[in-house]
Parts: sequence; C-alpha cells; structure tokens
Amino acid sequence: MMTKKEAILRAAQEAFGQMGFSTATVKDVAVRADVSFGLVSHYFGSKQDLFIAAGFDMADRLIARLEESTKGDLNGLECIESYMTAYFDFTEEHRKRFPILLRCSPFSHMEPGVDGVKVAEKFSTFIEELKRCVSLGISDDSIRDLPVEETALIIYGNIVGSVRTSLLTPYKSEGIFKETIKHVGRSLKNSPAQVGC
Amino acid sequence: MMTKKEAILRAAQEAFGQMGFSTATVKDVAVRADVSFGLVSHYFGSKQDLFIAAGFDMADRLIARLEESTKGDLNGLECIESYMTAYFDFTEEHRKRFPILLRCSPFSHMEPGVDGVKVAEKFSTFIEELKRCVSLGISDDSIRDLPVEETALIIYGNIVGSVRTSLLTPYKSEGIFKETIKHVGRSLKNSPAQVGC
Amino acid sequence: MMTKKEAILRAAQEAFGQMGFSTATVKDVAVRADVSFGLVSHYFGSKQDLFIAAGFDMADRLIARLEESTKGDLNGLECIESYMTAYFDFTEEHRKRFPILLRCSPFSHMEPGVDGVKVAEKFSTFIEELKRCVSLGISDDSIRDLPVEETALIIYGNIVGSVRTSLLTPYKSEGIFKETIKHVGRSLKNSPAQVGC
Amino acid sequence: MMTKKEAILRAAQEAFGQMGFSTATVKDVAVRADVSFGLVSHYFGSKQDLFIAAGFDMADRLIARLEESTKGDLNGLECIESYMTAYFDFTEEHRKRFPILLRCSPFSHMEPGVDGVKVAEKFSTFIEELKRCVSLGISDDSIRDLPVEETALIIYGNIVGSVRTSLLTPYKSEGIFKETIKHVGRSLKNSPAQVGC
DNA sequence: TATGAATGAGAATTCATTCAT
DNA sequence: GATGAATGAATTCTCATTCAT
Repeated sequence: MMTKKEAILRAAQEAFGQMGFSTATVKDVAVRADVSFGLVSHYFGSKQDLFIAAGFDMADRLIARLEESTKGDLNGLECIESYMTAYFDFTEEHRKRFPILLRCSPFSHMEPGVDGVKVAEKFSTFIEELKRCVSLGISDDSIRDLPVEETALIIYGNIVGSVRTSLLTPYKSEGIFKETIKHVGRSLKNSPAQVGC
Repeated sequence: MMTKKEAILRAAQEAFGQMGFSTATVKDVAVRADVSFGLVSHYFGSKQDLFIAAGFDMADRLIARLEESTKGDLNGLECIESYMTAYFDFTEEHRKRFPILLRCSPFSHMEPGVDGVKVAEKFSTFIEELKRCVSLGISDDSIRDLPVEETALIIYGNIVGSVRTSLLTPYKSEGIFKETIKHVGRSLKNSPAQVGC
Repeated sequence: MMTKKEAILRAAQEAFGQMGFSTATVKDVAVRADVSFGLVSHYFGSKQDLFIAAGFDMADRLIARLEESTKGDLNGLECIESYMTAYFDFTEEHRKRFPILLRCSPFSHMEPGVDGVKVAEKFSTFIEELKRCVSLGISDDSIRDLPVEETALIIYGNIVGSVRTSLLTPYKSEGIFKETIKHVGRSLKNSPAQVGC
Repeated sequence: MMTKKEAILRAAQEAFGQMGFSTATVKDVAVRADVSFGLVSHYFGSKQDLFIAAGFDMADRLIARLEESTKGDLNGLECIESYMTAYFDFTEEHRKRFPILLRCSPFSHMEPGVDGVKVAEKFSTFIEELKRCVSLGISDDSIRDLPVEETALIIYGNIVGSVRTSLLTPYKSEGIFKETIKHVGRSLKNSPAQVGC
C-alpha cells in the first residue's frame, strides 16, 4: 500500500500538472490524496517546496529511464532515437501526471517563488545526455558535423514541442511522436553516399 | 503619443508575459501603464478579457508578419524558411512582450478561466499557414512526401521550442534560431539527386 | 464625522490595547471600526504596520501633551510634577485606548515582527523630556544632585508602574497616581533646610 | 541530571519569557528541551497549563527568596531594602528565564486563555509581603506615615519598572537597581531630625 | 515514557471587482 | 474619461491537540 506521503506526492503531480502551480491549491492536493491539508505541510513544508518535490520526483524517474535507454551498444544516432523513444513512451505511460514536468521546467516560465536555478540545474541532465549522444554520433560518423550544444537543445525542443502538442493542444496529432523521431533522424543523419556520388 | 488604452494593452503584454496570468495582478498592469487600476476594467472588463486581448493583439501582429513573409514568389521550402525567419525576427523585436504569446497559446496550459477554445481557434491560423507551405512544397517537389498535418505541427513545435529555449532558459543558445532553420530545412528538403545516382 | 481611516486607527488602539498584538485579529479591528477587513490593509498595510501606526498615534498625542505641560515658568521639580500629572490625566482620559502604549513600548516585550528599534527611538522622547526636567532641577537646586539618566528612567518606571497597576491589576489602588507623584517628589526634593539646621 | 520534565519547564520559562505566550509554540519549547512535542502535553497538558506552571515555578522560587530576605532582625525600612536587593539579585541570576514572570503577572496584560484570577492570587503574595514591611516600618518609625496599600503597590511598581528597563529596553541603565533602592529609601525614610529642628 | 503522524480550526493577506464621485 | 474607496471570497500557513504505536 502507498504511504500517505507518496499519495500526496502523486496527487501534487496530478494537480500541479493539470492546473499549474498558481491555480492548484494545497487543498486540491490534499483532497486528491485523501488526507487533511495539514499533512501536506507536515511532510513537504510550503507549496513551493511541494511543487519542486513533485517535479523533481518525476524528473528523476525520467532521467533513470533515459539513461537506461542509451546505455546499450548503440551508435550516436541510434542513441538519440532510443532516447526519444524512451521519452515519448514515458510521457504516454504517465499522461496524467507527466505535465508537472512541463511546468516544473526551465523551458517553461518559472512560477513565482519557485527556485529557477535549482530547476535549471536538474534539467541540465537531460541536455547533457543528449549532448553526449550527439558527440558520440559525430565521432562514429552516424551524425553530421553539427554544433553539439545547439543541436542538443534543438532536439530537446523538438521532443518537448511534440509532447506539448500531444498533451496540451486540441490539434489532431496522431503519430506525431513517430514522425518527430523520423524528423530528427533525417536532419541529423550523415549521408556518406553523397560522397560516393 | 500613446493613448492610455494602448498603454494598458502593452503593459498587460509585459506583465502577463513576464509573470503569467495568475501571478500578474490588475494593479501590476495599471502601475506599468501609469494609470489607475479602475481604468483597466473600464476599458477591458475582466482580467481574463484583458489577457485574451493582450494575447490576441500580439498574435494578430505576428500573423500579419508571417503572411507578409510567405506571400512572395517562393517555393514551399523557401516559404517555410521565410516563415521561420519572420517568426524568429518577430520574437527578437518584441523580447519584452513576446512571452505573452507563449502563455496565451494552446501549446501551453491554459490558465483557468481563459477560454481555451477561442485561443485554439486563433492559433490554428499559425498551423494552417504552415500546412499551406508544406503542401506547396510537396507539390513543387522542394519538400519530401511527408504527412502534412504532423509535419506542420512538428515544425511549429520546433519553432516554439527554440523560442522557449532562447527566451526562457539559462542555457547558452547563441545561434539556435539559425540552426533551427537549417535543422528543419535538412529534414524537409527533397533530395532528387539521390534518384540520379 | 470621523473618516473610516480614523475609525480604524481608534479601533486598532482599542483592540491591540485590550487584547495585545498577537491576540487581537485584524478582523477584530475591522468589526470594531465597522468596516470590511479589506479596508484595513488598504489603508494600513500589514498588521504590524497598523500596530505601529496605532501606537505612534497615541504616543504623539501624549508627547504633545507632556511638552505642553512642562513649558511654563516652572522649576525642575515642578516640571516633573507637571509632567507626571499630565501623564496620569492623559491615561485617565483614554482609559479605553491608552493600553496600546503599554504594549507598543520598549518597556514591554516587543511583539514579534514589530520593529523594536523604531519604537525605542520614538519613546526616547519621553525619557529625554524627563532628563531635561531633572537637569533643570539640579541646576535650580529644586532637585538633589542625582545621576540624571538613571533618575529619569526610574521616574518613568514609576509612572508606568503605577499606570499598569491602575489599568491592569485587580488590586485596589485608589489614589495611586496622587501618591506616586508625592513619592517621586519626596525622593527628589532637595532639602536646603537641613543645611540651615 | 535533569529529568525531561524539568527540562521542559525550564525550556518553557525561556521560550515564554522571550517570545510570549502567543508567539512561543509548544514545538519551540520541545525543541529547546530536546524532547518530542508530544511529551510536553503528556506532562503538562495544555499550553495554558504549561504557561502557568512555568510562571508559578519562577514565582515560587522568588517568593521563597524574598521571604528569606526579610525574616532577619530588621526594621521596616531595612526590610524593604533587603526585599528589593533580593528581588534584583534574583532577576540578575535568572536573566534568561526571569522574563516569564514579567509576562505571567497581573501587572502585565494577561494572555488570552490564561486564568488571570489565579495569577493575581499568586502575585498578591509579593504585595502582601511589602505591605507587611511598610506597616512594620511605620510602627517602628523607620518609615513615614504613608498609606500602606498604595505605598506597597508603588514600591512594587518601582521594582518592576526598573527590572523592565534593565531587561527589556535598550536604554543605558547601569546602576539602575542600586539607584532604585536609594530612590525608594529617600522617599520612605522618616526624618525625625526635622522634628528636632 | 516517548514519539510523531494526522487533523482542522483560525489568521493574515491578496486581489478582482464594483461603484460613487 | 479617470480615480481609488470599499468589499469579501479565496488561499496559504501555522499550530494546539489527539491518538496509535
């Protein structure tokens, strides 16, 4: 059985994810977790602390998943495809609670009172992992010779852009995840054939 | 000289853009515009109405700019490059007030009480314009044969992803706009040469 | 007619005086003043600011009264008697609201969050005035040769001690004010007669 | 070694003395005593009960000390001097925890929920003892013929006034205790010499 | 004894909105 | 058009108290 502390964390991920930091109330969280609201402060202190705890918990799970996905015997381009696949799978599995990560992210406007520096640090892990893959791909010739930093940021932007489209907009976007992976692949893939032409 | 009404609208774009709908107060807007807070309701009614007015004003300016940028004698791929260039130029020109569009957008979580349907309708213009370019490019062979809907959404996601990276994150991202245009170009560009190989 | 702002100030003096800073609620003040509690913050900001405003208003009135009482053509001892008489009269006239001064005073424990330094500065006026009288009395031989600083503080302590006894305790203390003036007089009075003995 | 119960009592004297009844929390007391907050209620019941216990413990120690100080072979005036000396010595010895007595006293505003009648009864001991000394002094001609009740209350006010000045205010008050004793002595002392004049 | 999880009443504060001037 | 006095709903946070272990 889940402890009440865990229940609060999950409820916070849901509530903040759906309604945002300002709109979701501590009472909302307590009601979802089926505990008294006093218990929320008891365990997590202020609303901001709870928000960070909820966001970082989700980020840590995703980071673990992404690291798992890129550690096999893959070349750089495969690494990136695997990273993207893992990312998209994770969002699908946590549709209800994933949006907390879209909110508690340096790519979103930080809610007032939330420590943006701490969040940016946490998220740099996501970018670093991508940079590693891009560098690897350039070394092993699976990826064109591109600027590593910018490319990693663009790929991350691609991923999050599609996640936003899928989770937040009403636009029909069946298959957007698959197409995004192809889109990135086409853009990065080295074409040694042309040399031979 | 700016009318007070205009001053309020600009102040609202700044305030909502920087602080978000919930956090920015009507008084914040009034102070920035150097008017009494009573005048804000006098002209714009409720806070939600003001938010929509501020967001739509910015959206309309951008739409005009984008339509301008794609109406010359361009092929589909050039159209998209021109669209992206115009989009990025616009964000640079309005760095201070542009973020209202990131907030008042279906790609963001709608703030409570804001009419998401109206916003989604307004923003479909951005996507429709891109779809037009993609279709054109497929017809004129400047763009590969790709699913139009998904591709347009992915490109839009790419654009907004890079704007977010540039405007919101602390990550170093010099030249990300130029790289994003190249990234999209590489991915879309048809390669008839390979046929000839 | 009293303005609502004045009504709030008076209500605050009553409420804080009777119940103390921590115990009196902003709502208590609003109810006594017959205004909405929102108006209290509107005019006075935080509870602490209101407390200081209420205390300083009372202090300023008393200071004016005391300065009035000591400015005639009096010798030092008469000055002190006049000061004490004015002080006691003032407390009698404001029995209901005077206790705010016992609370908002460096001779009391400062309530948390209240700026003790500001309060101590304000109250130094009371002590300075007494020191002036004592010095005068020593010069004009109406008062013994006593240490000025300590004597002034002791007299002030005498005054406030008797006010506390009268306003706060259940002990029967008819005539304590008159006796206190005599008590101080006997202690300070120079006795040149003894020289002649 | 101190028992945990004693530790709680001392911690309560410190915490209530420094922060006041309303501001000090049960948790504050528990932390100072290095026990869990549950143990505080376990031993002392409610917060009010603890406050009274803490105040009365201090009062009882002081009463014992004062009775000790006045029981020798002294005339009335000496009795009072001895009482004052003992009082001041006691406050010096317990600077950290003495302020609880300034708070838990009928000469202060009773905190809400604290039984003012019980406190007034306890404190009447202090006044009764002084009255005894004054009466004695009038009988033995060491003290002028003064109203006993008022004089005792004024002396007590003198004592507490100086303690407040010393413990609470930032005003420089070196030697105020010694001067206070002299001040009271000058005021009370009978001057039979004048008769002879 | 001793702990701390759990509760919920209560307070301060913020702020959109209305409306008289 | 323009101001800001006035209101009160809503939210966060604190904390005494209870109780199971």
